[in-house]
Amino acid sequence: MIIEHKSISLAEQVFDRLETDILSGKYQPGEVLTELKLVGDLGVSRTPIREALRRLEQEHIIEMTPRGILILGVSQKDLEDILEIRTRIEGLAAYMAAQNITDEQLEELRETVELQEFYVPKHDADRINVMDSKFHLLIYRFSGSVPLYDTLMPLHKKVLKYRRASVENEVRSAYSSQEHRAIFEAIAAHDAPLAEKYMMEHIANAKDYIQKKGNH
Amino acid sequence: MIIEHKSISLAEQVFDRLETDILSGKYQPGEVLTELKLVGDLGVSRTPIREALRRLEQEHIIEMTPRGILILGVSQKDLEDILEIRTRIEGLAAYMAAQNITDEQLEELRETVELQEFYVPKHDADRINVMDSKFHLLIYRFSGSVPLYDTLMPLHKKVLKYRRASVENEVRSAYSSQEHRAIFEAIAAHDAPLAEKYMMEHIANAKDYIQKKGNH
DNA sequence: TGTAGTATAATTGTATACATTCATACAAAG
DNA sequence: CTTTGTATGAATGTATACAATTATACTACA
Repeated sequence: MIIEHKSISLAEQVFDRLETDILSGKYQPGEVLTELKLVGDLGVSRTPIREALRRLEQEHIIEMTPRGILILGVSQKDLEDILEIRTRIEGLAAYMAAQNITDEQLEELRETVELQEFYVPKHDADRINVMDSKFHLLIYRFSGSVPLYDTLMPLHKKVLKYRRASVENEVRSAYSSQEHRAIFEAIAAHDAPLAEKYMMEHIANAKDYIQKKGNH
Repeated sequence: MIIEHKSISLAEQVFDRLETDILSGKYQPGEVLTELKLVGDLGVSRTPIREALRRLEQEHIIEMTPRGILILGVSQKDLEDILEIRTRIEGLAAYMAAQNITDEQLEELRETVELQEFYVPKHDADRINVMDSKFHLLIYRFSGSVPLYDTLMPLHKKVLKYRRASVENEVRSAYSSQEHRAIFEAIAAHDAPLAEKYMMEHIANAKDYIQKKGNH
C-alpha cells in the first residue's frame, strides 16, 4: 500500500491550530491578538499566518481590525441558529449517504458506531467525543456531495465546545449513541427517508439538550 | 449624515474580482492560472492575491497546485446539490425574517420586489437579475442570523451563471417575480410558516427550471 | 529502443522589508 | 473645563526577496 505523504503547508497548519484554539475556547471571545504575538507563539512568519487569518475571518470566528485580531468565537445565539440549520440539512446528508454509500464505507461507519457503543459504558469522554464527531463527518463525506460537505463541515466544527458537554453527560451520551445506531441501521438498509428522519430527530435532540443546559 | 468610507483592502478586492470571474464563467473549469499572471492582470503583488486564493480554495472553486491555480468552478452536480440544500434552509431564512424584520427593512424589501416587477415586462435582464439577487440577499440579512447568512451566501453566489439563464426566460422570469411578491407579502404579514412555505416552493421551482434546461 | 536517473526551469511556499492606517494621548485654544 | 488639532507608535496592509518543490525534458545506460 502506498502511503501518500502530502506535505501540508504552514498556512494550512496554522489555520487548523488557530481554528481549534478559538473553537475550543482557548482564546476567549473579545480577546485581541496581534500577528506579531502569533509569530512568536507559532514560530512562523506573518505570511502563512495572514493566509490562515483571512480564512478564519471568512468563517466569522475572528475579525481583523487595525488594532489587532479580535476573537469572535461562537455565541449562544450562533449555536442555536447552527443547530436549527443542521436539523434541516444534516438529514439530507443522511438521506444521500443511504443512497450512495458503498459496502466498504458502510463498514467504516459501522466500526465508528460500535466503538462509540464500546466507550459509552466506560465513560471515556475523549474517545466518545472522537467517535461521535467522526460518525457525522463520515456521513457528510459518504453523502457524495462536495457542496453539502462544505456547508456542514464549518457548522459541525463550531459546535466543538458545546458538544464536549453533551458527551460528558452519561444520560445524553447513551441516548446519542443509540440514535447513531438507528441512523446507521437505516443507512445500512439504504432506507433514505428513514435515515433522514432519524438524523433530523438526532440533531433536534442535541439542540434541545444544549438549550436546556444553556438556560440554567 | 456621516458617510462611512470603509477602505476595502486589496486582498478583499482581489477576492471579489476573482470569485466573480470564476463563477461567471470568465475562467473556465480546468483552466490553470499562475500567481504571476494574476500579478500582471490585476496590478497587485502576490501577497493580497494569495490571501484571496486561500479563501477561494476554501470555497472549493479553485485548487492551488504546485503547477498553478486550477479553476474548478461549479459543476452541474454541484448546482443540483446546492439547490437541494437551499430548498431546505432558505425557507428558514424567510421564516426568521418574517419574525425579525423591522418596518424600515420591510420597505427596502418592498422596493426590491416592486422594481423587479417594474423591469420584468421590459425584459431588462440585467436589472431583473440584480433585483432578483438582492431580494434573496436581503432576506438572508433580515433573518438576523449570521450563521445562516454565512451558510447561504456562498451557495447563492455559486448559482450566478445559471441564474442568469432563468432571468432571460420571459415565462420563468414572470413567475419568479410573482413568487417573490408572495414571499414578500407573507413576510410583511409576519406569517413565518407561510413565508417559509412560499420560499421553499420558489427554490424548488428554480431547481426544476434549471434541471429541465440542463437536460436538453 | 526503452528506461531510469538527473538537471532544469517554472511555480508555489515562506520570510522579511517597507508603506499605510488609525486609535490614543497630549497639548493648545476657546 | 471642554474641545479640537496633531504627533506618535503600534498594528495591519503590501511588495519583494529568497527557499523549496515538482513536472518536464533530456541524457546516459542497458
